[in-house]
Amino acid sequence: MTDRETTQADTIRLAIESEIFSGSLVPGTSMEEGRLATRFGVSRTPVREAITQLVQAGLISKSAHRRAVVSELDPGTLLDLFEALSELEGSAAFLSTMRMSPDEKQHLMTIHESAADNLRRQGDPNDYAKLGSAFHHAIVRGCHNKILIETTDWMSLRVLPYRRFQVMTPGRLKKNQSDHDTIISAIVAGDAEIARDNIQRHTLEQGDALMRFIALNKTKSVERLPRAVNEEYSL
Amino acid sequence: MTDRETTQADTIRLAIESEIFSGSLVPGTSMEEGRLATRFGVSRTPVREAITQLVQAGLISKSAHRRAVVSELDPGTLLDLFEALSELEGSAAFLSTMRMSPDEKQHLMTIHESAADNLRRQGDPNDYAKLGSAFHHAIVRGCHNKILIETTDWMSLRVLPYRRFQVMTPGRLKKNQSDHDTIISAIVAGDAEIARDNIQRHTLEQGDALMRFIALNKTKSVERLPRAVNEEYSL
DNA sequence: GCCGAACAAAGTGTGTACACTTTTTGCCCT
DNA sequence: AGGGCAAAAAGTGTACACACTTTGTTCGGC
Repeated sequence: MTDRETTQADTIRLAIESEIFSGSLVPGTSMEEGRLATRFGVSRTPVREAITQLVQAGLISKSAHRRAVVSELDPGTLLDLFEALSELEGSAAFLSTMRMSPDEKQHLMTIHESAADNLRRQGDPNDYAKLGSAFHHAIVRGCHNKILIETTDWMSLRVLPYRRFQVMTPGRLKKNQSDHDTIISAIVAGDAEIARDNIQRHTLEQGDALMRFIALNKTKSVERLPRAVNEEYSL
Repeated sequence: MTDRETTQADTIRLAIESEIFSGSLVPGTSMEEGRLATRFGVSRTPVREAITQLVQAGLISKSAHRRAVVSELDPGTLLDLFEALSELEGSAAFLSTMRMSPDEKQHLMTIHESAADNLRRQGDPNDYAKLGSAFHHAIVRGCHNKILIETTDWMSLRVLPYRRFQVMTPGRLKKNQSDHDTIISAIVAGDAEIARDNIQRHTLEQGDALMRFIALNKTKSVERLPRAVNEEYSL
């Protein structure tokens, strides 16, 4: 049953990744190799390897002889990240408008309509969020450029740990849906420039909203939280 | 003399990196941990760590239980890379047009004029290439977006091992310079859209030319290719 | 009581050993 | 000869040991 293709380091990397995305590992948390090792029931070697990989992926940072720390993005960098992401998604949308196959366009529309439906019957906001991210992803994939897709995914990944702060007010949901409406019409109409501009602005606004929300809550809770909670990652 | 900040893994990573960029390590070469270890006079542990890092950087590829291989970009991926890079540089130029300080613009112009001068007096093509890359870099840095800069640099890096094939004919040099002319005028004039479109097309064309050249020479033995204008790219 | 220096504890970086996987070698069979 | 097939060799993944660095603690001076 041992998978010869999947090394333990991979398993552990995935596990840590998922803990970061799920929010159990809050940015700023420091991790110690030994504990992770015993927790996962392996030696420190594969743990170290997993950490190295995650460092390069940007999800955790580390310097020589210091503990690894779940990457913490200061507001400036977070803004840069969203700006870059919005540009990339813009480029992807531009290319996608001209390159998506009818099937891909159909798929995109299906996603969009499921989202609209979810909104109409006030379905699960989590489902809506999932559809939203599928929408973006479908557009990006449509550009048929591996590098662009990879890079966009990578940036989305780095933002992901912060997405969980996102508030989903009915107003925001509606705005989101109408944004998507505009984008998809542009793609269907074959107007690449419009598609680019709209998804670009849309993503940038999303980031803006998220940052504003984080900034608001920062002063209230997170910063004043007892340091013990954030500082050590104990089992 | 031992540097407490620089770990052996780092040293080795840098060494391998530089060998890849300098061309001593041709894409496709497979590397074996043990040999590298004895060559660098260390154990396999730091070598493995260096390799892991380079894998994440995209310069080396590796799968479980198989030897590490210097990444080889198939033509499709190389094209994707240039397309993505051109989009990113376009975005950067767009932002730079609005964000560069007078000092930065001045610096950019200085570079551009040095290049023009080099061209007029038929100076060293290596110097010209260096100025060209400085030109691009100055524009990208001008966007003041850390992530965008990092990502662009990363992509340029991945293309670097292939730049050594670039031929610098007088005609190409002249075209290059006039492209840069157009770009810089747009930036100075504050026309962000024009700046974006022009640098985007410019970089894409560069990539195209490079790929055409590689395709032509593919039939011949790759290792036998002239060690062209590439010293400047060593790190 | 507070600060800083010496010491102790904990943690990271690297060498080495060994199990398991892949690759190569060499043999047999046709 | 040439194409499998098995055993040997080579190579990778992981555990573990130990040196050196960082972090935490204690204790004496002010």
